[in-house]
Amino acid sequence: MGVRERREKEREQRRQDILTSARAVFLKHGFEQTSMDRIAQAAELAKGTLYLYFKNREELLMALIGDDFEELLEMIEQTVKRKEPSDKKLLHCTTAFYRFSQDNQFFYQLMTQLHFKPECLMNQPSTATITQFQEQNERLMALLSQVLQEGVDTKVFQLDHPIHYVVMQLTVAMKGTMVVLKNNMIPVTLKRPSDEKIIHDVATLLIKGLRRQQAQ
Amino acid sequence: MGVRERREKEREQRRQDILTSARAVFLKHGFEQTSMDRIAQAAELAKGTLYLYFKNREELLMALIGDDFEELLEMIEQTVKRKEPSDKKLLHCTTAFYRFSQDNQFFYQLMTQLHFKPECLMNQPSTATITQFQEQNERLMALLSQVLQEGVDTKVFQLDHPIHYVVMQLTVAMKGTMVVLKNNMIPVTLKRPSDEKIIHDVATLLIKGLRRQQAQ
DNA sequence: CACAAATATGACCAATGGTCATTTACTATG
DNA sequence: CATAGTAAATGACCATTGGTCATATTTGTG
Repeated sequence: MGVRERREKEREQRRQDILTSARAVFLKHGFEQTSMDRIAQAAELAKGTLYLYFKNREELLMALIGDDFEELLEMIEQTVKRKEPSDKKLLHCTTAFYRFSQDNQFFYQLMTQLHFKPECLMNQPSTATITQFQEQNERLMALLSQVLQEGVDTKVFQLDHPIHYVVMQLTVAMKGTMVVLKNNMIPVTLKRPSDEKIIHDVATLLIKGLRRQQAQ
Repeated sequence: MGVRERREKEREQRRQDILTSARAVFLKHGFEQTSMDRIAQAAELAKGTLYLYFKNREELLMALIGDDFEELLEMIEQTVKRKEPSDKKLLHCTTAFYRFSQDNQFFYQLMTQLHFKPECLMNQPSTATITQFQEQNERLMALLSQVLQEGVDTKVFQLDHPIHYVVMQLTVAMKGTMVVLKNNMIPVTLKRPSDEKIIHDVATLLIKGLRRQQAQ
């Protein structure tokens, strides 16, 4: 059945084409101005067609993130491999994440805009896209866990909770920090330092909290 | 000119009535389901009328938050007044904030949904609502600054940055944490502890980072 | 009463995410 | 080649949204 096979390939190709077009639209017009219709237009397809390849907008966005997430993971992997004190390593992971987000603005925006509604994670039989995203997320968590474990082993860190829980704490706090800054969710009258500096300092503060305290 | 005066009062009254109605709608139908039209309906007014009292949806939401924010501020003031070590005080402020948000769900939701677009803070001559909100925010920051200052004075904390900057760090991180948790912006496959516990622990971690380290 | 100013109205607009009956392109079979 | 059947694409259509504005109503004043 060479036909079925070819069909599948073509289908996958179309999917990729749509993603490519979507990416271009995002880069050109920003998150706010990117409607499904616009994406369809850019892909030279009808809007309805998009829904043959993606369940809804959210899934399209998620799929769009996939490749970038992969790239990010590789960067973090590099960072983790380096020979450095664990606390520095952790900080570097954070800044790597931020830098990457800066360089890939639409990734950043999507990342901070995606909301995982219960339906998205529970109800459905979990599409490939969602599965992929979750897997990538788990890999990220695993990498961070590794750094923390090293830190504990080398007596740099002393954790009050299981490693996985601490990873979650860090992730939530850092991602939250980014979201708040990026979306101006705090009214700052006075001018503030760059987002990068703030994020760096918040990460430093958190990491300081992980550090082994000298016996008093 | 008793007329002008009365007119103003009536106008203010209408505004309040609208807010009351809006609040009811929010409580009954949740954030997602509360459109301007619905609010208008609840207030027994036409949609257009709302725009005579509020510049746009955002301002209405902000105004809605005002009273609650006031209440929260009083709670935090109480907390700050207590005689306690500064670190505990700070932690209590955080949990107070979270608890309050829980008890006033729509406040919470609005709080975490409001985005301060540049136009909102810069362009306009800053409506009374925005001013109020900013003032309240500054009071909150001032209270936290006070706690930090106490902590520094009593040698509980040792800050690496100016107090105001640290306050911002804490605020951004904690608010971010709440936003991420509330909006499920992190895909958690495994079940996690309650949001309250996570928030408590993140706060603890941050505060630990502020604590004076024993000279090694 | 007549005029003017403040208020209120709701039809209307442009966008948006999403649907679905219909059409089009392609392929296996007689 | 013709025909039936299937997969893919379409775009008109829908409901909903925030927001506008010409028109109508109410109110106060001379």
